[in-house]
Amino acid sequence: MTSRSRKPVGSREVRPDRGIPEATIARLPIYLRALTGLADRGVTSASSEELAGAAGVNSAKLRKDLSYLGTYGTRGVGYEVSYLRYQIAREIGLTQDWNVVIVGIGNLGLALAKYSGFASRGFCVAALIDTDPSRYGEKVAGLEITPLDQLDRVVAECSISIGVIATPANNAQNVCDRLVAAGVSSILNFAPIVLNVPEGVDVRKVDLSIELQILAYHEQRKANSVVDLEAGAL
Amino acid sequence: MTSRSRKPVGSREVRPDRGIPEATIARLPIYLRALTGLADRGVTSASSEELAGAAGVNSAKLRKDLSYLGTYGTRGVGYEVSYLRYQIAREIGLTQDWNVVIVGIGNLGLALAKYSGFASRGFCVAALIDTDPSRYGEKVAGLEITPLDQLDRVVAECSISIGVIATPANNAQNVCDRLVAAGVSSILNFAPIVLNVPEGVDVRKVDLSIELQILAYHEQRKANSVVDLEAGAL
DNA sequence: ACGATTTTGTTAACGCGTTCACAAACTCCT
DNA sequence: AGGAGTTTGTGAACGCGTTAACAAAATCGT
Ligand SMILES: NC(=O)c1ccc[n+]([C@@H]2O[C@H](COP(=O)([O-])OP(=O)(O)OC[C@H]3O[C@@H](n4cnc5c(N)ncnc54)[C@H](O)[C@@H]3O)[C@@H](O)[C@H]2O)c1
Ligand SMILES: NC(=O)c1ccc[n+]([C@@H]2O[C@H](COP(=O)([O-])OP(=O)(O)OC[C@H]3O[C@@H](n4cnc5c(N)ncnc54)[C@H](O)[C@@H]3O)[C@@H](O)[C@H]2O)c1
Repeated sequence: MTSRSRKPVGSREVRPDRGIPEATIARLPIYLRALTGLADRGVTSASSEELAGAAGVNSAKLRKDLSYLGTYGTRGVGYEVSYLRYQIAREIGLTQDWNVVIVGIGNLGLALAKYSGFASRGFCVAALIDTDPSRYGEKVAGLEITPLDQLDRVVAECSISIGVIATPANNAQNVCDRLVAAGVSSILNFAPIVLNVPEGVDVRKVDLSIELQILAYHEQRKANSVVDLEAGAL
Repeated sequence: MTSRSRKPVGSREVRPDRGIPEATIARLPIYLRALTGLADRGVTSASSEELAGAAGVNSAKLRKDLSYLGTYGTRGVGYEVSYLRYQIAREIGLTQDWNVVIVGIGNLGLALAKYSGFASRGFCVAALIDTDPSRYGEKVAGLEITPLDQLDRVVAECSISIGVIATPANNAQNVCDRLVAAGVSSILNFAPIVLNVPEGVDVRKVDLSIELQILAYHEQRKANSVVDLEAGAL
């Protein structure tokens, strides 16, 4: 598998790294998970077809995606699970752990804080922030809830680069501004608003109402097409 | 072959409704939210530029998106907020309320069950399902937690067409199968696995670890480019 | 040693989504 | 009424992502 055609690692040549499409990036974590699943079941090698099946995509897309990273497979054989897994993890940046701060420890923030699944995927919840004085000092999953005005200190001390916003929508922009001011440059936003951030800061939003509304649209169409069929049958 | 050739039209393709691109569908809820925000602030009319600003997209895209629904604006004037809002809501299927069942009332399921924001966006959490006998009958937000084996009855009685899966990953496919068997045809999945569903069933997944990993990738690239710059400056 | 078989890596075609740019349609002012 | 100004709706160009298809490279059997 590790034939002689390695990579010109270290050399500052035409960076193969430069142009990984965003759509591919978004699928790499899925491949990573599929590979982890295979590894857990003792599988050591897999073809693009098998991997694609486990990831829920077609094999042409999977191969194309992997080709942006390098040539980590062996023709006629497939991919070595653990090797490919490492390469993808490295590409995503999961050879290090990332520290995360959660701001807003209400219903949702609490669930996130208690969730054990982040740690195994390279993320460490390092701080919990709220503005409700009655909650200061309360311990959740071994971490104390800390006042918002200590955000700067906490972000610096824990080397936090990722922030999660789980406050009500009306505070979210303010919280976002403070996160950015504290040095956070990646934000995962659960509040249902459009955040404004300066250049260089990445925002991803998770909006559950939107997901439900998209489902509702298709649900309605399904219902209508049934009506159409019945009407057409008359 | 693009030129004037409209569509393969085929049988009876008169419906303007038929061909709304998926990407547009995914943005309609954002426009809806922006319109609601404007309406709340007493704004009765808005240009595509204003609306686009509130929605975080550019105005050309917004106009194109709206053009798939119909011609609801007035040239030289803009869009009437309440009228457009109604038209979008109708298109998405929000003139009716949709009943939702949440399966798996743990950390996350609990947060979802308690969330008050769904009701105002056309969704009614109508049932809570778990398999932990010690939780049966427990009330959350006015609803009793119900055993999984009553899923069929509950789905039928409450006319539920949307299911939310918030169980551990190892049970999620089983839960999914049971939801489908019970008649649910739209599923929002929080478990980190790829669900297999029959034709006609829509699945959307919300995967927080993936979101964080995408952020981590960009974070790493930002860090690397700083290193590159410093190295280049020598 | 070599042809048959498998499966990757990649090129080229295709399709979808975004953006540009402008005629058409409206309001307002004189 | 008519001209100036505004803003929509949309055709066309463009770019990105997906898919199909196949040559290249590996293994296997004889
Ligand atoms: N709970 C859900 O399932 C759910 C679903 C979809 C979206 N959301 C969104 O997620 C966000 C949180 O929802 P929730 O149900 O957890 O709300 P919540 O009201 O239960 O919790 C909000 C928490 O944020 C804290 N807070 C308020 N202002 C703050 C500030 N400026 N800085 C730090 N903390 C602050 C509050 O003290 C509270 O603890 C909301 O924007 C909501 O719309 C939640
Ligand atoms: N909590 C989070 O913030 C978070 C974040 C990302 C992903 N997730 C995913 O969401 C899912 C739920 O996470 P959680 O933290 O709430 O887990 P949890 O363990 O707190 O809750 C799971 C609940 O599901 C119930 N359950 C188990 N099997 C069931 C079945 N067959 N039918 C019905 N109910 C069943 C359990 O009794 C429990 O109440 C998991 O798949 C997790 O990976 C959670």
